[in-house]
Amino acid sequence: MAKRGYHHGNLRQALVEAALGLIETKGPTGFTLSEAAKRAGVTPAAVYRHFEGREDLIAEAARQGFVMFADLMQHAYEKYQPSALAAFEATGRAYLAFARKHPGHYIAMFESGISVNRTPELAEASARARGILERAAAELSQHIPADRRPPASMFSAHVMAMSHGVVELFSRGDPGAQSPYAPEDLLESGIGIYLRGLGLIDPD
Amino acid sequence: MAKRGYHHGNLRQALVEAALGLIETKGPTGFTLSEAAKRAGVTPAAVYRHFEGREDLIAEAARQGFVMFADLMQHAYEKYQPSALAAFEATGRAYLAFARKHPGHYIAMFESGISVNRTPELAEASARARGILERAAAELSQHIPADRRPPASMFSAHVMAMSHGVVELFSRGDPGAQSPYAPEDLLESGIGIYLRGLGLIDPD
DNA sequence: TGTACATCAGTGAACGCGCGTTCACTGATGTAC
DNA sequence: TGTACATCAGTGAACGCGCGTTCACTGATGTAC
Repeated sequence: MAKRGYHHGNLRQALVEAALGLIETKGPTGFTLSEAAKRAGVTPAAVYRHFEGREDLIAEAARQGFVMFADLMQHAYEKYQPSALAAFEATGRAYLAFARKHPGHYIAMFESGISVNRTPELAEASARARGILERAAAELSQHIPADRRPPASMFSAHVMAMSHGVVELFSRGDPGAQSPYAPEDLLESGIGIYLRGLGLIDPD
Repeated sequence: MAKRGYHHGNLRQALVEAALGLIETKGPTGFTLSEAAKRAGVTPAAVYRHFEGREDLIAEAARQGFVMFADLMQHAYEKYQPSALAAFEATGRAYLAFARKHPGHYIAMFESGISVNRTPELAEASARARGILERAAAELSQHIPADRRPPASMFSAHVMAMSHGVVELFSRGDPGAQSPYAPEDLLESGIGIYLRGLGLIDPD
């Protein structure tokens, strides 16, 4: 995988990683194709051998993010089966862990402004990630009496919203805008209260 | 307020409004000082009579946003007093209404990447907005038995997170990433379930 | 009311910059014989 | 094993562009007398 002289070896992936590094440190705006190329030790023009242009490069970074994201949530979900509740909570924790561990990917996915429908591959990866959360929610909602059970997609939308909100408002750089709580605690307690509201956790 | 020949009359505010329009239609990245100037019918250099530069202009747009935001929430809050519950819920609805009605301001406030501590005025406006939500939360939390009462700031952080998440994920352009629910319904039901989890609403 | 003058909000030209993208090219790689 | 050759990943120069910012200036406004 090392560069071997004139030909790079794996420039495509090197460019994606350079882009992720830039996005992570400088925000979605700070990323430029030219600087990503420079970081990969290559002329800007070389990028066009592997991507259609700047946007296409970001889209690939986002796609890889969604793939990892889905894998991570899936893994967390399976690990805590067959307890629907434990599996669901693990999936939620995996969400935040991903955002924390892979901020470049997370930003490319949710803050770069690229549409999830930009390419079929990106759309598919994103749909898969969403599907996993929705499945976990659907399974868990079986434990709610049918007459007061909200649709699983609404259920999972609530959880996604709170997770994303915690990431954006409390897990990001901007100091001073922070709360005194660790994002993990904030999310865990928030989801806990929410699940209690659904009657899925005892009011201890 | 109309432009009267050589001198503009109220260029400062015209620039803020031009900036907001640009941010709204083109996203935080799409905004440029030069185009805002052009929209206001003025040379880019004229901007420097009123702002230190590009960032300073965005900061002022954000500041005005926080002021409106705080006013709106305060008004909603007062209107539904003395019922702590109704006042709190109204405040939450005001959050979403603001994001919907003033997307340019919202983006300048939360997505433009400027730090809330960039200027004292901005920090103050932001703190005031946050304070109102926190006060509503504190008041409402009086109705929770002391031994299971979460800190009011955690409480309000949860609500802010869910509100912001709903705005970002479900109330924005990107079609295909949308859920089948109206953002308003999503937020209202989500907060409802959350409040039930706190024992503030009867499990009807 | 009329005039002289200070103020200062705007102009317009210029700057250096880095951007994304294109193009004809070059030279390393790997394959066919 | 050695040579001829096709492939194609990279180069490097060039482009036009719009950006944010600066500067000396100009001319409209409003005030003092």
